[in-house]
Amino acid sequence: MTGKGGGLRRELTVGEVAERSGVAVSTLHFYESKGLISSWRTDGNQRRYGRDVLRRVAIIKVAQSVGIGLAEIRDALATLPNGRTPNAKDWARLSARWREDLDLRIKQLTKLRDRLEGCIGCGCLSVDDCPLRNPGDKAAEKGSGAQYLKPA
Amino acid sequence: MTGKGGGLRRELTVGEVAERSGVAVSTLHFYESKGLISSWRTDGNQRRYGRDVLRRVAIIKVAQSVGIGLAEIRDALATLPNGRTPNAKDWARLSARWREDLDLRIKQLTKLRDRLEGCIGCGCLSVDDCPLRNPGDKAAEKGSGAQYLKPA
DNA sequence: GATTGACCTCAAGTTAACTTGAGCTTTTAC
DNA sequence: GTAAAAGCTCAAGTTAACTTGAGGTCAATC
Repeated sequence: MTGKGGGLRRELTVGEVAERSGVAVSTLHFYESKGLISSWRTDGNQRRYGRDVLRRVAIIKVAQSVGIGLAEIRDALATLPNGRTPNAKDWARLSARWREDLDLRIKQLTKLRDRLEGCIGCGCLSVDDCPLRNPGDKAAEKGSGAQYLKPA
Repeated sequence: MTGKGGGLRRELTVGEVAERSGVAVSTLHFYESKGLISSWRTDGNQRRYGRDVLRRVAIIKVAQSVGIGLAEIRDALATLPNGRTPNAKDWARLSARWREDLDLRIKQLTKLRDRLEGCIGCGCLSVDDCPLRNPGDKAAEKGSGAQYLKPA
């Protein structure tokens, strides 16, 4: 192998990871500081990553796009075998964990869409009938903060 | 009418709006500073709100829960007739505007859920087959940032 | 062997969406 | 008529998720 630019290497520099994963170098530093990814150092104190970091970053991005926060992602990734390449069962566990969130969110959004249709959409002004309008008004008597949807 | 605590009044103080809408007083100040709601002042410089503010706040909350930012909400609310109580057509326009967003987001999340099943879930490691894994790795040759989903 | 590009660290800045606090005025209640 | 509750303004703080910048090191290249 002629050093760099050749075939597959198992080690990646931070720049390479950045390019291949599509996130900025500073973001990788940041993720590392938050414990979402890890690396080892060369003699010259530069970071080196294993190939699985690409997978991790991809998963971070996917999870984020679903609305999952970095802290939760970190906790989930932390359940993966430390230092070793995760197997199918490991990934399945992750997937299951988030799938529930995802299903729930989809359900909520769908419900919301229907309410949007029926409430904002119809322009109904009845205080007692409109589920969108009601919670805020009922609070006047009940004296508790309105609950709109309260994301689980 | 014995002043406060009686039947329906059309004017609401900031505290009343806060209680009935379930948001903090400071939040109402904040929304006003951002142009999402408006009020007039008494001689003593205190805010007074029309009843429709409850509706507005409810809508703000609903829109937020869908992931719409305050700036976009402000713009949408700004299309409502200024100062006058909006009619059914006005609300319908709002609803239509956000319904698209909502449909899109639901679609994306659903797609994502399926991918999650098929990719993270199966634990597949094939660089070429896995849509979750691939974009990041392909970038090595293509030299462009990876596109995961690129929310429209 | 020196220049240039990739890295490193650490602090500070950024945006969104609010909250908290200080210091002061107005209303409401006894 | 006075004291407590509710308001007001304005500045600064908070969290998430990063980015930017300063100042200095490492490494690949001509």
